[in-house]
Amino acid sequence: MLVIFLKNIINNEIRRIWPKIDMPDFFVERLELSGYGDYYSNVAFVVSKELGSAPSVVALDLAREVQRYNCIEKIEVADPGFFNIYVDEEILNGLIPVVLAKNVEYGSRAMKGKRVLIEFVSANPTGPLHIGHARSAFLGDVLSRLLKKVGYEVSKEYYINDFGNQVEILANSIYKEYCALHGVEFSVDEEYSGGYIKEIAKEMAKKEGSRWTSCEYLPHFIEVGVLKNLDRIKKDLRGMHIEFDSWFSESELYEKGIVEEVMNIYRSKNLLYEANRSKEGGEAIRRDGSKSNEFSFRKEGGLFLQTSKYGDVEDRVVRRKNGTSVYLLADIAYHMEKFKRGFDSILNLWGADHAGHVGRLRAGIRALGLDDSKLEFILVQMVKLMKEGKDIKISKRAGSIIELQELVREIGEGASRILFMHRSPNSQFVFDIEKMKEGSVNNPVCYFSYGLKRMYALVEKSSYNGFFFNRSNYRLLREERELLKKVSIYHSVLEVAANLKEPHRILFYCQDLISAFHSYFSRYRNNDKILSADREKSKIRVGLIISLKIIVESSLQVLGIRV
RNA sequence: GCUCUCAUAGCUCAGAUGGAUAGAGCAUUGGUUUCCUAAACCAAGGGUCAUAGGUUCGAAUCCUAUUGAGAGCGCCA
Repeated sequence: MLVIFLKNIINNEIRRIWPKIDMPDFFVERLELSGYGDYYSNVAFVVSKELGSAPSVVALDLAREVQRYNCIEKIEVADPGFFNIYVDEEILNGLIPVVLAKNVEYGSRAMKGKRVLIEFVSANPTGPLHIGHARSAFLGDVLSRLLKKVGYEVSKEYYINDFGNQVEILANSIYKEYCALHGVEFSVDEEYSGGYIKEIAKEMAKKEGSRWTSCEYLPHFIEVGVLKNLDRIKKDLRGMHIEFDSWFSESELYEKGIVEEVMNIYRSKNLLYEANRSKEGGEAIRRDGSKSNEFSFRKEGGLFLQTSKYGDVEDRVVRRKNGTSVYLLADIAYHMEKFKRGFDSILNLWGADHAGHVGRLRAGIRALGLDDSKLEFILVQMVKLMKEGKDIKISKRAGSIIELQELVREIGEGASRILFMHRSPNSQFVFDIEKMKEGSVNNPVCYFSYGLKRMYALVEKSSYNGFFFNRSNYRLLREERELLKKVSIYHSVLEVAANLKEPHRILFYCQDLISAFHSYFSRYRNNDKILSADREKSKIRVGLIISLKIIVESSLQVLGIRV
């Protein structure tokens, strides 16, 4: 807020002094205790490029004018053109009543009238959520909260892959166990193993007897298997306070004819051709272990879409020779459906292992004549699991998964959120299970809640009556100035985090704020008490502490952390 | 072979838009509590920002090359 205010002042003066230049894109940011002032701007560097004169000259010219504002104590210009702003104390004090008035709504922006669809998790309904899904789950949830906070209308969606090979493997895996329970042998090529498969089989055997051992079982087992896993996923998510607005089923895309609609559009645009191999693909060099080599026997030719015309590296098959559709086609249909619903922005949180899929989906969307700039992908890097220094592989087939719910139960939801929100989405993540357990002893949530507890204690002890006035002769302490400066950048922190889709910035900010408070508290608790008989002093200080409390609570709300 | 992501303290990680002395937590060492209670604070040590060039007033950040790590290069979803 204050930062924006300062920016506006500088903007005004630039327009007055150099009316002819284009409004430059500069920033104002808070400075740590450094002897260089309260805020710093790069404005002189940017403007000097525009004017062709030296930054220090520009800075001095600008400083002379900006200095005249009451809220500016002084401007210092340092070589080669740093523009250092010292603000008047009144302006910092003035933040307190604003924060108090807005309470936890502080930092929220008015609705922008923009609708965002965010799709995340979307784990296949072939097993429970595991640690590999955690990052996408928490990131998506927090991002939704953040986008809402800064004024977007947000819809959260989960895409259910309830069609095709994977769910057939699921059904067969359950069926195998089901048959075994009735003493019938049934063998499968690929299967999922794990307790949950046996449980579903057991339940079906109990409820439905042996009637499926000798008839067409597949559709029924797919249906039940998907349903059971989905129930479980929904329950786990709810347990972590992650709620979705909609659940979109892949098989409905077929049932409702949306896939066919896409095919018709392509057909009418003459973008399809029958072939054994992609025209552009040629003989791509693949590494030996490439799955493309491994599965080359499955390439039998079919109907290709000319995605290479729309930015993809090669054309892609969309319908196999046997007439069945490929996953990509359904995904294009799904995204066309998203576009139809009229969102201004369509966000997809995908695992980095789907990175290769982005280009062809984009191409497919462009081929439909849709504006793919509305489509944004956030690729979440994989989590590398370690235990006692050794790698662990997550595999549903081998049944070696660590359930997400297990983690949350073990260390708590708040700590889990912090764990996954404590790094930027595109950093690789080494997750050591032993260390995680150590971490639970030293739980960062405690740091937050203890900070809040101290704030509450102070407020309760004071005779704060909900009434605040900022006229006062009290001079802020250095620490109090710094705290208020931190308060002043809350809006920018939210804005940057939202723009870059990097909510971890809020966590770091919040942690920094609390740490500064703890430091302040410890320093003055014994001598020169924070609360004293000096009513004016106490009043300002209580106001400051309530402001901090509000910002911490607001940040935690965005992060979905309950303390 | 090609594409994407990444490499910062002993460990786990922050450092958007190039800015002043590169930060935090954990770990290590030492210190601090007559309740606004220490789940905290203070202090110290710890760095060739992977390497080598380049761009410029100025680079952890941008460009090029090299090395190393992860992911992808399926008519699986």
